[in-house]
Amino acid sequence: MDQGLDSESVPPPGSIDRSRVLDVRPLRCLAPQFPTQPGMSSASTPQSTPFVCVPPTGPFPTGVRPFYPFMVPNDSQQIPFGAPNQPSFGNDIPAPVPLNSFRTPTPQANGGTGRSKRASKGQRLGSLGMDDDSYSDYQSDQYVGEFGVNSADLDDASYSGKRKGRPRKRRGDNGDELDVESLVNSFLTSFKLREFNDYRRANGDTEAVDNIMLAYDLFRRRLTQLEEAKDLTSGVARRPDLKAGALLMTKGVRTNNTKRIGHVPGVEVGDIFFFRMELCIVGLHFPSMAGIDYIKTTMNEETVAVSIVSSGGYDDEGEDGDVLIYSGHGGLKDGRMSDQKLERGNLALEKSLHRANEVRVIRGVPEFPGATVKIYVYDGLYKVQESWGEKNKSGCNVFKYKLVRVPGQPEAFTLWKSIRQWKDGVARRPGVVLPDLTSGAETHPVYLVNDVDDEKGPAYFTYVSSLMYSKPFATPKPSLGCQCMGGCQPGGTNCPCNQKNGGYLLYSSLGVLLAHKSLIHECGPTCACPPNCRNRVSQAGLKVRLEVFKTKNRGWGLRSWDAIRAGGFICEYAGDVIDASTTGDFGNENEDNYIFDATRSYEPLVAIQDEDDCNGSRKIPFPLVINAKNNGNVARFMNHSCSPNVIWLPVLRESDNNSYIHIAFFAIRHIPPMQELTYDYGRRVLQLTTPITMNNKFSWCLIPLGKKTNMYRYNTAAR
DNA sequence: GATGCGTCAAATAT
DNA sequence: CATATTTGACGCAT
Repeated sequence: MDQGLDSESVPPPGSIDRSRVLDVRPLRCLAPQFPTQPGMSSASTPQSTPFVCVPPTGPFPTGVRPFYPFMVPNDSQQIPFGAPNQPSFGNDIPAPVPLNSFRTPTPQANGGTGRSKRASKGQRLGSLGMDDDSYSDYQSDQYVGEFGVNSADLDDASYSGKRKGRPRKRRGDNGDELDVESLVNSFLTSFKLREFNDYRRANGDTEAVDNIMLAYDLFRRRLTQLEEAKDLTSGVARRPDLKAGALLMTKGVRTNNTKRIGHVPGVEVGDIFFFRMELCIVGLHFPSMAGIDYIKTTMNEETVAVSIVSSGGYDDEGEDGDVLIYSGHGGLKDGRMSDQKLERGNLALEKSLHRANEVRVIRGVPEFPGATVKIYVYDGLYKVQESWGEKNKSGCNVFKYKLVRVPGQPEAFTLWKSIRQWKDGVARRPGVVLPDLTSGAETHPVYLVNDVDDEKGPAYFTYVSSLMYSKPFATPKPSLGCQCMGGCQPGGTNCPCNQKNGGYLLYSSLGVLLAHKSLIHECGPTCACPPNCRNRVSQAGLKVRLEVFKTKNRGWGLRSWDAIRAGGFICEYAGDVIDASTTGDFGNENEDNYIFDATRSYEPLVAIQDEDDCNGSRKIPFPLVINAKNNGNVARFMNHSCSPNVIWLPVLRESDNNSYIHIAFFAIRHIPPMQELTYDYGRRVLQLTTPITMNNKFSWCLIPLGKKTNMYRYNTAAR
């Protein structure tokens, strides 16, 4: 397991600075292991792409594209989004233009802007009677910029021109507006979102979609946090979801902003969304409220539907998961029913029936039974097969459309239905080896599942739900706990725990991490607050139903039956705390497989830069090493990924003169059910930018040091 | 025809 | 639970 990577996978000699190459050990095969969703094709997984290891701050060998997913590089080296090293875009990226010049499409001959027209799987045109060229022209040319300016030079007024004529109603203070305005500006700057160029705004890819989603979510959570703190008493129902979306849209932070028929690049079947605004900013479904989105065909001014959201507002239904009976919209006014009219979306769906074009379907499902919160699941492409009119209960005409799912797409909504049945006990989860791996140690049972081979389970270990300390961890700055008898509150500025977290409560009411810090201070034994305090998220046990499952090619892995919101807490890393100073190299490799070493170089994901975070103290060494070989929890099964959906953060729990440090895992994006949970084991490697997939899905990559991986070797089951 | 402005419908999240 | 909320289409005026 220790033969060098150098001989076979390193790019041409001389192209990298060997002195900067870190210790890289190969995985079983040199290709990274990417998690694949069940049923998803893994065809885009790179097979044998060479890797080179580079420090995060460079220098970067030729052909290597550095990319900071919302992370500010340590040095001052500026790497604008899409500028120097982007092979697929070249150097002729059109300059951005203000949003209001996007209003009306101006189809015209392509003047040879030199942009590559990448074929998109979303452009299914035949059924519309347009040929590819005319459609491409329509798509690209309406965004040809008139100004040769960089977006960074545009002041905000240029982007918010639309607002000038009709200033938004806002009750109360103007200071509020200014705060948010400067907040969004600093946010955009530190996240380099001002460089989000026009091409990417019009044509998304996985990276763009991921980034936009992350930006939206972090910004929304930050707004939530600030509003909560500011406005503790009034409790006025604000809408941070709408506000965050509106602000980002105004600033041009969006992608796929051209409506299209078919798939939207960068959005996969099965992807989940928690807010309608999210559908909007990634280009999946534009209207912020309406359920039917449609476009006008250039040929003859007809409209066709491009996407629908089925939210259950009307009584939509379907015979099975691949059929949807969708009600037309309208006919509802001030609580009064009237006949629906064949106009707008209804008309568009009717036309889509005749033209048989693909319609994206987004299913709104309640987060749990009876929940008011809906999760929007992208269920892929459907075609309208039938339409008819019906009288509803009030005796008014309602349009009905029968949509049938285009075959051959990955499972999405049907998977939700299956999971629902497993939970309800209506159906049995196939392949269950053990109904509860934890023997009751957690709040929810954790299934052990193998539907791949005969292996009966991982090597024996004792399930523990937290850390086993032999001695407390001494902090340099001992501090006292809080006195928040009723639990820490968002606006509690006197709360010492809040103060340590930068003045805010770090968790939302749902237990979602609101900002990313290098270190989370949670309440601990010496705090007066109750165990259900909002600032004790990592102590409250599992929030989601997890299962440990046998992967196809890397041992056991971890995934969730529940959807997990970005920022949601998953679990901590439990095990025996071992003394890093005495163990040296942590014993043999067998042990290493379950070692979590927090002392390794670690670059946290930094959201909005707080004062305490930008003073260069981001790299805090954490002298914590955990061995989960003998004692451990679900976290020991989490595999590494180069495009992880989970990160770990150190959590300090206050106690008298000592503090206990724990490792907590949080989702960094919305994670659909049954998608493997993975995090970055902590070694930074940049992948050479050989274009592998059309949407350049894996443009950077991290692979582990070789320690603490549970992916490659398994003893036969001892039970 | 192109542009600008006001009105309207849609359904949600708190 | 009531309701403030946003986007884009549409219609009309210039």
